Amino acid sequence: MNYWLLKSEPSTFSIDDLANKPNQITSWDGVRNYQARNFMRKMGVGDLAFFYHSSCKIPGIVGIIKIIKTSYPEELHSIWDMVDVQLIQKFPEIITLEKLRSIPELNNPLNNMIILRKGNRLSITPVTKTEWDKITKL
DNA sequence: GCCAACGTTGGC
DNA sequence: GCCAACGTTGGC
Repeated sequence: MNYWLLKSEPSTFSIDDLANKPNQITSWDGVRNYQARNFMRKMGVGDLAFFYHSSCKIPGIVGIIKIIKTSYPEELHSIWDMVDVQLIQKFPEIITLEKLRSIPELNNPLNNMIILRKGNRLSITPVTKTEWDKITKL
């Protein structure tokens, strides 16, 4: 059982778009970064992930999704993969990036959350159980 | 819209 | 295999 964080630009695909899908399921495609793809390949059915809105007015975590199908090619012979995810919960309010930055446990200089690191651009990152528990309690 | 940070490309 | 140039990301 592993935890992840998946970024999406809400202008492209938001948590509300997911909520409106049949069974609240979607294929998470469009990842064009090898490191992110390799993380995707490590996902297992039942893994949980934060849904993160990036490049928008208020960036932050907006809900929780579950991996329901492990990675498979976007098309026949494609080098890029996708996974299928299902909405578990949309948070009543966004956990903003600003809020995340204000939590000391997530900003330990020796072991801070990847999403909070300077220059981070990865669209898929692992989340530790400690980070997960801390954030879900907010 | 700016720009720092980073990944990718491609000539050599 | 190096590295400059370029493109993209994403917070601000």
